[in-house]
Amino acid sequence: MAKKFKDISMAVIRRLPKYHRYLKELLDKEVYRISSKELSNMMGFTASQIRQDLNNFGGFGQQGYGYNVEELYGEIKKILGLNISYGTVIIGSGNLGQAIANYTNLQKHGFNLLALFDTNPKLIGMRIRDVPIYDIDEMQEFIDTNNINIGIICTPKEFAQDIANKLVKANVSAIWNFAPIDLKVPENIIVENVHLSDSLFIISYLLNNQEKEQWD
Amino acid sequence: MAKKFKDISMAVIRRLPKYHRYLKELLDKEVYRISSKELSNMMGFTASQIRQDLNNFGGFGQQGYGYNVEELYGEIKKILGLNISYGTVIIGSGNLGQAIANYTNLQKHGFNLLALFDTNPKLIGMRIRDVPIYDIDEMQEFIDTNNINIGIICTPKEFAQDIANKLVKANVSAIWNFAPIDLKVPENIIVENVHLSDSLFIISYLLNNQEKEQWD
DNA sequence: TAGATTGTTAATCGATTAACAATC
DNA sequence: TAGATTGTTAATCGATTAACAATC
Repeated sequence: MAKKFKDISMAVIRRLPKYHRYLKELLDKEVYRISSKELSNMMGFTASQIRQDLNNFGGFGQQGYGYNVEELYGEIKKILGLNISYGTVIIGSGNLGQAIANYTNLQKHGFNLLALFDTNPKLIGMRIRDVPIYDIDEMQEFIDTNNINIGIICTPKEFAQDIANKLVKANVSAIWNFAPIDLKVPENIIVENVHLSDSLFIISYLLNNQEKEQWD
Repeated sequence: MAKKFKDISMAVIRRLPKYHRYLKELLDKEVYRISSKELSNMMGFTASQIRQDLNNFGGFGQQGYGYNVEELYGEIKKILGLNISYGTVIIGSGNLGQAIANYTNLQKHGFNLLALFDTNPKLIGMRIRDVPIYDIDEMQEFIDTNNINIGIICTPKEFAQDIANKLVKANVSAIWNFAPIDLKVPENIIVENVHLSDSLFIISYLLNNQEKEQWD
């Protein structure tokens, strides 16, 4: 059972993966000690914000010294739940589904991809990095019997809500949604959207309206 | 020359694509009139926020009536710069690059994909939906001579900063970055990141720490 | 010990929500 | 005209930044 941190704002939570990335980088460079000021210079957050953020989860630093990079990295990993393994499936095995299946770091970070699904007979039976593509009709039983926590939706948007309903019925806890719609699911289900066209449209906006805008 | 809206906060800008999506949907359903209250119910923003957001760009509504869906949709399109065409290239033609190249809606929204690039001789010479993959050594000249506005980086992270430097030198205005690093570019260059693993880690966090968290 | 830097409280800033007068 | 709903100002809420006492 992981410790539960309540009342942490999403603003803070969304910064955590960035801390994770930069601490990893420091560790790779064999930097073992860092102050909030130095991190601030690297990451572009204020030192104050960094100390506030980290103190939501515990006092990982030491006055007069700073933070031990190795320890802090380990803590962030734990906070992010990256020390745990998650059964994962991808629904929709077209270009995007395959691209994500091929993304090696999935496995490395504990996202254990066990199957892909599709309706296309040409794809069913194939394997992507040794992970099989099954007929989508087998999805619900597969999820039931294989302890799947996360469903990744890579289907065209027309099918996304239907797939989401089936994932919920099959007792998945979280959905990583790449379809350009907002899924309707019970509120205990975690949905994280990657709305690619939304992101692209921001570029388009800034290209036209930028006059020294700042963006994150 | 598009009108420049200054001092619009990124919080507002990032909501614009969602308005665009919902208005399109209404139009498809042949709904021609909508109030901020009804939009609020659909989209999950408060009616007050919707009116505030829209009034940053002009008074598109009418007291006692609401908003004309068709007109508002058109305005949002213009604000987002979706009535304009952008020369676009993809760097890195692996699974992800190909997935994005195959994403039909790119063209539909004015993102005119003219070339992909790669270092892999097996890929160079291929075509994805009729768009050729060239040797990456030809990138800078191609961008120079073809009026390219946007570079999409789909390379492994080791090469991303180098590619970004070259894109900047070749006078691209914006970078859509899928590599899991924060690019260092001059401040007049627009960078929009899609950090997939950051997004996935949020799921992992919520799976472990969720006790009725709210997320967007 | 003196210097450095955290943890934490207080102040500020910005974004969201509420309220209501204007007006279609 | 009466009813509805916007545009906009004011109030509230939350997140970021500043400041500093605690302490390594």
